[in-house]
Amino acid sequence: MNVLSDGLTDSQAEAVHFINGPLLIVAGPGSGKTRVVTRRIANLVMNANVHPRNLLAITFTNKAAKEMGARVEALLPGQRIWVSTFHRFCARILREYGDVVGIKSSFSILDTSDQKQLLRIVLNDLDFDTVHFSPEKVLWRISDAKNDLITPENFNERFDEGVSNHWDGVVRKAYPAYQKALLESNAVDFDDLLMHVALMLAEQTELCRELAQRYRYILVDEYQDTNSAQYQIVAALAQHHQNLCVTGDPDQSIYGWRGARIENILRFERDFPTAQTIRLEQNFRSTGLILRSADSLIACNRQLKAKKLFTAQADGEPVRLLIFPDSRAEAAGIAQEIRDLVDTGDYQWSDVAIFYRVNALSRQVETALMRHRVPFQVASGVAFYDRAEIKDLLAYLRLVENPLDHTAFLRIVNKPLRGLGKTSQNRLLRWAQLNHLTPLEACVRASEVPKLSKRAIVGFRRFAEMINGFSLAGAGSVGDLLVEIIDKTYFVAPWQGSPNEADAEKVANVEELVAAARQYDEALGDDRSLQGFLEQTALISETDFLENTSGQVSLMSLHAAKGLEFPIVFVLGLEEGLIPHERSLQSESRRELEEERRLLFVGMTRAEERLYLTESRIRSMHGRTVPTIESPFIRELECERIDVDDTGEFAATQWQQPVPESKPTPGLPGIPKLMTGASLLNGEKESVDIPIGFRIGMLVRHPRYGRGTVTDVSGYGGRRTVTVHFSGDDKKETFVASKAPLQPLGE
DNA sequence: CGCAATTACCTTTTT
DNA sequence: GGTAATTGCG
Repeated sequence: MNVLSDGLTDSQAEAVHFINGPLLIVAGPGSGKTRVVTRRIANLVMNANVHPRNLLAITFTNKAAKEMGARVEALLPGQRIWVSTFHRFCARILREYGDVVGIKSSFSILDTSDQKQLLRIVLNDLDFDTVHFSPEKVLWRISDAKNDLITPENFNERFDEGVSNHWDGVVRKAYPAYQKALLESNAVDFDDLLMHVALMLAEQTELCRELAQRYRYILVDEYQDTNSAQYQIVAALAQHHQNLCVTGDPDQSIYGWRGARIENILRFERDFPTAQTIRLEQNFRSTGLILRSADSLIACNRQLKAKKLFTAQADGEPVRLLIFPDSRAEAAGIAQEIRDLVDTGDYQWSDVAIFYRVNALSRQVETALMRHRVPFQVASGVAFYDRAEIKDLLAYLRLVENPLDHTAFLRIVNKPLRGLGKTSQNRLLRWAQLNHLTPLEACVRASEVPKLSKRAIVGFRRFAEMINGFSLAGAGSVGDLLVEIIDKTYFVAPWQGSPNEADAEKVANVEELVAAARQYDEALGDDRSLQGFLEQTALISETDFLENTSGQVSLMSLHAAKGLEFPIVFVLGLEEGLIPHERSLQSESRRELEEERRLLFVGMTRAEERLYLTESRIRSMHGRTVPTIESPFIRELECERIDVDDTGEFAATQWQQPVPESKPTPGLPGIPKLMTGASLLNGEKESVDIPIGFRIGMLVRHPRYGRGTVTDVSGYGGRRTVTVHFSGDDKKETFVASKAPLQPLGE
């Protein structure tokens, strides 16, 4: 053996020295997976003579990619190993071979708000009212289809065969039109990056073979989170050489809502019959009690790939469940506890992390931390690249790079204000479409556009001249180009010297973007390109900004927490409706509830030494304060229950043993009992004027009559009545809201 | 015809 | 408590 095996367990060492053929590494939390993977890469290069350029390592997040890249480089100084995310990898392939599927290498990557904007136009063109069919929901369905590699044509076929539903009717028309609009703009959305590449590899066998030649050893991390498109990409490449190593943990699959297929990891051995499986079950991260508690929780899921977690570490501190009277006390209590822990001198700020299910929950904690003078960083909120002024500037760059980009054009043609309003824009674009011109070409010839005002003609012309005058070659670097754009458009002028704090922030953001561009210029040197910078900004996520060196407490969503570890972890809001999220309760399947359980499992197993779960007796959601119900997951784990009173003192503590295999949801299967109109009202004693959540058009469910739509609502409080039309047997029934077991289903 | 303030809407998780 | 479409005004 050699230095690569130092300090490894037998199974870890086995994985490190595995070379050819398919390999599945089932790695529990804290089992040293990254260490194994990086050493395996080093082993391939050092001992198996694999050239680094023949290696392809894929992770899910940029952060993971960066981390893995850095650790590989530490083992292989001077060697360049390309660790990339799926999306980045696909972007690169598309730049190179996109013409095969009709995409030019200068393509733009649209973010979610651009997608919405584009789809809104498409829906309007199709005469769908965007009130009833919101772009978000349509987009969500399109995204689902793309993740499953269902093309617009396939979608149509399915629609013809299957039972029709009015949403699919809309999507059936909108999807092809949206896709056409994307191609006309020479743009792709996030899902397209994957779908185009997957289809390309399936159709172009020669190209697939060529790429498989280049990427002779493939490694995919977090395999349990791959969706169908990602699966197809990997499978297509690996079929040629079978040198595929995947790592993952079915218990940490938390992206089902994004189309991830947990089955992909479960069926690996069937897909690759010669596959070897190595399990990493020893946990080196958490103390005994933390691991035991997390394990008893996850044991309540129906598991297919059983995995035993164990640790050699001492039991340590118990998992603590802190119960607060309200969410303010919860936030303050967390802040105080962090202060106390740090004051003992055993910990520093950066040892602490706070996780929550929804980003909206961070706000109260942030205020409490500020009040207690606890330094912190948040991996969420308004993402930097989501800010309007940043997007606008990036749209300028996009339009320079890709003149076909309609979305970018629309975004900036009148920003800063040039007196080019909607009507003028529509006239111009309509004419451009008729004459098969790009928006910019149409601007140049604005005088030919019918009915345009003199002012508009001049405005469009000036705009086109300005944009056409911009180029990376002319400016020299991305940073310089950005500065040129800012100067020529007087971009920050409206905010400069304003006493308004928000305005000052905008100016600061612009400066930060310039700094980011300069940094990019520096890093890439002569390899810098506009598309390179744009790609980086499009595919970056907020988690990537987390600094692990600085002395700050980290706040993030449970999803963002995956792959990280902290000595001290707080998970807040252990309440029904939050963890598990109410959305997972509404669906009848157990699948989503299990995913919620895995999410909590992921959060808990981030903790090394101390783990706190918190809940609040009351919480205000959507502007209304309601009593909470403890998360059903709580009784599935072992913890010390601590009631905290108003003064922040620990009032009562009691030890709690897990109740094995609790029912998925109390009451009727799949129906959260306390969500019925009756109990909503009854639970809320006295206050009769609380508007109950029934609205016309709302979908509801009645245990006897089934699903229906609310057609009428009248009366208030205890006398509020709801009329429901049941589609099943085409009947109308009127109920007293406070008595009927009606369950709202949404809309 | 274009702009700015007001209203109505929604609100999971992320590449 | 935030954003986007809609309305009213210049």
